[in-house]
Amino acid sequence: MSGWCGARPEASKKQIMSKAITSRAEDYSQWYNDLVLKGGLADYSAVRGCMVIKPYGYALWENMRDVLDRMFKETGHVNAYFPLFVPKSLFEAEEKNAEGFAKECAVVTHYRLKTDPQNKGKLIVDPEAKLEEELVVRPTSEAIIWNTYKGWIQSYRDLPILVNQWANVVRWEMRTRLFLRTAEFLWQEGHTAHATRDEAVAEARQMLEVYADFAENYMAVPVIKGVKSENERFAGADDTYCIEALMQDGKALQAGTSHFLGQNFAKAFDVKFSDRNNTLDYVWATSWGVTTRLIGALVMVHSDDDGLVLPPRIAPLQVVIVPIYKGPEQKAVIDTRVNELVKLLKLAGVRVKYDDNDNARPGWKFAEYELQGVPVRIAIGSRDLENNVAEVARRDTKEKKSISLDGLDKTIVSLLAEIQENLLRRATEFRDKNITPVDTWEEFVKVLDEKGGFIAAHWDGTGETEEQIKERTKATIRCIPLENKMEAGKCILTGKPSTQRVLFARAY
RNA sequence: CGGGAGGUAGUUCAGCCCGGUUAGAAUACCUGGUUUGGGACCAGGGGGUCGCUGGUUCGAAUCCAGUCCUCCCGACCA
Repeated sequence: MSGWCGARPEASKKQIMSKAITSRAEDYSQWYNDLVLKGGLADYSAVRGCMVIKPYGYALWENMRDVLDRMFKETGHVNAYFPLFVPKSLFEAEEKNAEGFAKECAVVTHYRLKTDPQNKGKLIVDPEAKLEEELVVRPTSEAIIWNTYKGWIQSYRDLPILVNQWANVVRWEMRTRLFLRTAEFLWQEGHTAHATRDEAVAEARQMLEVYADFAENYMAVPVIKGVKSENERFAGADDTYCIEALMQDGKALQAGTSHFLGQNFAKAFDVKFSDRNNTLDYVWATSWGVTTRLIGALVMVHSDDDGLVLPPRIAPLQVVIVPIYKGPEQKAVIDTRVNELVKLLKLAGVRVKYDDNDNARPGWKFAEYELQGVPVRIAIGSRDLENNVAEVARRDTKEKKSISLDGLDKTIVSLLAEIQENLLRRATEFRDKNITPVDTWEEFVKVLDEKGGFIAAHWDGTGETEEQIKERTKATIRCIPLENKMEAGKCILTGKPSTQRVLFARAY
């Protein structure tokens, strides 16, 4: 158990959290980077735009992955794995999809290196080893998967296919940002095939619900479910559903997407099936995914200037116990008492660590675990034992209380639940305070610049207007909320009639 | 690809404008001791091709040219 938390003994607190949360972009970036780097989640990689996920960060991802994986299986999906390399001819089959991703593809052109005759000890790409057909490193897997599905589907009896894969993908973005936009990232991508349009739409909507459920009930990140405007739609989709979250600096973040792909990929890869009446039709498709970006969202929604704040349900470590003692005799007494507590907590399914490392002093440990966002800290000293209590500190409010050792395991379990709830409540209040309805262009610009957050405004429904608003203000339509209230209004830019408000924001 | 900032000890940085002892600080690391309820203290110690290449100079971390890399902002995007 020791070591996996990625403690960094070299970092002093001042060195770490020099910047406070602020809406000023550069400071907020610094704050975010500090949290991710010093909180022990990730490092910058030697490879441009890629990240190294440290053990602590990976444990967090694993927890998120486990929960999601269970949810996918509960909704009837199975896992599979498809190749990393996509032959260019397959990749280009679905035109819109190919076009959309073309600008950011890493491409394998050769299969061999050789020693450089001009430069001893160095290697060059062997020009003799050029591939006949280039291989695209998958930016997403629709192409290779639909090429495979073609061989799997003949009859309605073969449908639906409900497959998910956990994988890495590569998108050569111009500008990268740890977790939020890295050249390589980890994700899951679900790819389903259906006999009817309705069934596929229902699948896409269902998975959106799964994502929203996960975001809110596990990550404690409130999200708005919606559908993307045509401009923001996934390349190759007929409809893109999304969940949108709000960060503490007032910028929005797309936290997950679920696409109704219509018959676009089936047509591109010629995937037809015979229905009950023996008529041939193209298969209906969906795809849906969430990525390691969720970790970035988690950081930016909950954390504070003392470090990460992780919701208990996915925190790699939920409880840390720090002994306070003078000499081995006191330590031995504390050990006995703590070991009982640890056993009970583990029985209750709590991820707990007893940090009795004698090399670090209590104060150092307190600060370190706060930096890592561990939801609950228990300190037990001889003084406490005399009174049959322990000092329990919660990360979300920084509140400290002496609590009886009798039944402490049960107290902790309910405290964890309370912290989980509190984080969601806090984030939801913040989010709701930052959804501002506006009716005029002047107001729109003002709110965007001074307050940020989501702006609920009328829009005439055209791509041109959306484009213009984006050019002038950098704000995009994050989504048209599902179950939106219909109301007549006028587009904030053009004054043309509109039937509902949509959510604008500046976004990551 | 455009704009900005930067690359000096494991880390964060000072020194550079105005060239000149053995290149500094904090922190981290090692040894010994005292400590342990919020990032301990004392004493001692180790650690650097100052991003790289070239130039100017008696002398370059410092000036000049080139080059590579990183971060931030913008365009692109999950």
